[in-house]
Amino acid sequence: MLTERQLLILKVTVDDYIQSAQPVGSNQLSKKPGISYSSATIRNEMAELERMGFLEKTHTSSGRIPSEKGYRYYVDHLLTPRPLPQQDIVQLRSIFEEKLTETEEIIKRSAMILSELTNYTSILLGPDVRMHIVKKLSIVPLTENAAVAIIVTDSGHVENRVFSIPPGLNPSDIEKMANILNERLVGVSLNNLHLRLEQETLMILKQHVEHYGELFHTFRKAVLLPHEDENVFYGGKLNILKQPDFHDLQKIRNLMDVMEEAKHIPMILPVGSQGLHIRIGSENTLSAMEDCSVITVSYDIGEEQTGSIAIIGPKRMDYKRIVSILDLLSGDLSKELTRMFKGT
Amino acid sequence: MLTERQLLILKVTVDDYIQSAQPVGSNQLSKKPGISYSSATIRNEMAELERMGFLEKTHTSSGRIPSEKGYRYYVDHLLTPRPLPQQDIVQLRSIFEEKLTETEEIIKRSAMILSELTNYTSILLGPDVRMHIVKKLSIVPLTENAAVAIIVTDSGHVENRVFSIPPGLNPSDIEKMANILNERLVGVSLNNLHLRLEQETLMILKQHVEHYGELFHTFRKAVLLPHEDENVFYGGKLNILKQPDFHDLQKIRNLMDVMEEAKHIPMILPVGSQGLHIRIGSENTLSAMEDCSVITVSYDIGEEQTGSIAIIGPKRMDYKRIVSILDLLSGDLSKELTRMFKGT
DNA sequence: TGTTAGCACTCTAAGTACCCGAGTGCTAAT
DNA sequence: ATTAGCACTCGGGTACTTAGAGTGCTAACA
Repeated sequence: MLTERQLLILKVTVDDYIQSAQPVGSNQLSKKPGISYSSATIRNEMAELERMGFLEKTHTSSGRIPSEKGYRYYVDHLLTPRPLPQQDIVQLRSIFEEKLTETEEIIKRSAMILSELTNYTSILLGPDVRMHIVKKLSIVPLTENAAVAIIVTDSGHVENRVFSIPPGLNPSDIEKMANILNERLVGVSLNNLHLRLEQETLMILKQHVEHYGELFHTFRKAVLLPHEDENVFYGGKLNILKQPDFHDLQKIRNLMDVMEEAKHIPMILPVGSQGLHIRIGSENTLSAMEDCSVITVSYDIGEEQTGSIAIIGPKRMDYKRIVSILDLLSGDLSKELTRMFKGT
Repeated sequence: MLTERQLLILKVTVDDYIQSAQPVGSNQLSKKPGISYSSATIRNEMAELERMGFLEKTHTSSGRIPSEKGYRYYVDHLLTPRPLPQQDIVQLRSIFEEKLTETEEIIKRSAMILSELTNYTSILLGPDVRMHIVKKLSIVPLTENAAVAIIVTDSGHVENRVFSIPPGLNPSDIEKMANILNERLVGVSLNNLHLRLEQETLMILKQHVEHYGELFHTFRKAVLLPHEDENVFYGGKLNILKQPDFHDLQKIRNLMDVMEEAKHIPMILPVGSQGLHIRIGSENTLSAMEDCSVITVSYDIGEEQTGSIAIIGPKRMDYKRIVSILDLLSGDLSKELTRMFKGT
């Protein structure tokens, strides 16, 4: 159990280190406003805090820096979110100023503003496209042997894919197929599309369309594989280079690599979870991120769909500020996107 | 005028420096196969080459490195492109192995392979969308007051934009509008779209559609502003971090910043020009790139459309290799994309 | 008994001195 | 014209010193 004084010292130490990036010494601390103990007392307490694992030294006679456990305790118990300065609020709200008509545009813009505001890297995940519902489906022939399939969803998202047409196919067959697909697939979520395709739709096609076999096959292939990375938006990818915490080029490379690699995204942004989460250093599953902290938060669109936001910075991240910013933004985004989506 | 021996020494010096990234000394050079002069002779020649501005020293008693003028001369007169190793050819050709159906996919893949092959950063510009010709145009209503406009071009490219509908509009009006737009705009290039829209199409709309005013306005706005950065593809953005030439974090940041900023793209990739170009160091207009060399090449799709490829590396770039690679790729890309586009 | 002043000790960072080796320019011999 | 030889230069590594900030511990103090 920590005493009041220890709590105070831990908090001030972490705050100071977050701000200065320099190990904090007892002398330095004792001079801070709000601290009325001598450096000797603080030395004793810091030694104790180190014994308990909350602080660390970079070398035997250096000042202290927070350990991961220290950050964790700070984040869990000592974080008093202060209200955001008006200027930050204005900047955040500017996302919605120019009336953007597309979810994607708004998310892109959010990523940008977030990175500007925080000086860290932001990753935003749009709502899961697979939950979207087919509004319209069309097939536009391009040449003798290629056509483009277009799927419009209720959110205004448009998926399109070029696929090849078996040679010598009757153009009217394509039209017939498009009609049947529309009849059968409008109202279905992208998620369930392939199921529906294979079940009822195939049967009906068989009855009405010649050469349905090959046509169906290439179409199905085209529609099924999703553009998976299309839904991830970055802001301030280069902000890592601004952080004094990162100087090792090798590590920076690894980190940036990991962040861009689509396959790692689920590790960074836990897709299912609600609310705000903080992962500190080695709490991150990816070893390239062991020197980073990640704050994630989810937002809602309508009742069912959710997206998520992540801010990636050094462990010595300004947790207070970022939490406030993300709280505000996730609320605003939810409100705005839901409104847009519902079409009011 | 340079003597034979000076040419030889310049060439070997540049080659060696490109390979080793270390200043080249006279002793070192004299031991190279193909060099039969003593180090003293070479010293004299190098001093002469320095006086003429082809070589530089990093400090008074160091070996020589090529100056920009040196690289320029090397590139203009001493570049003997050697045939690519079989392995590289195989890797390049692998771009077309899996039958991708979309131009965009092929270009993306090219960017990736290029960066892997060269260890530099690649930027590929797709064919100018504005030259594409409208194949089909549709409007899909989403809610009471929003619809998505979709334009399919002859190349299979799909542009889509959500736009708002004035409240209380008759849905049949939208359909009418879509029909009229289709009648009038199919066959027009995206380039000329706004002209056509404003000239004839507006008149006809006026005659047939109620509330054409607001509807037309928002639609026009939506269709006109292009997604400009949509057509640029990167490979190996992080490869800069691999180059020993770049260690200054500040410079790296500047450079990466410039490369990603869409507005700088025209400065890097000269859109109009045909064939292969090399820009060395300060020959680049952007000051952030004064330590880089850029090799660009254009490729063709059909008879009219062109795209371009850029490889960005240190001035100490492996010009020989890159030129060979780009020569091969631009040819292949032209062939393949033209084939696809013509639909054979 | 909790707090603090004092002190010896430790370690980093910065500065200085030093040498080694690779390289140069120049001169004189071939 | 070429080259061997030599004095000189300079960067980079190693070793040593010093200043300053910080620590732990002990003993005095309220």
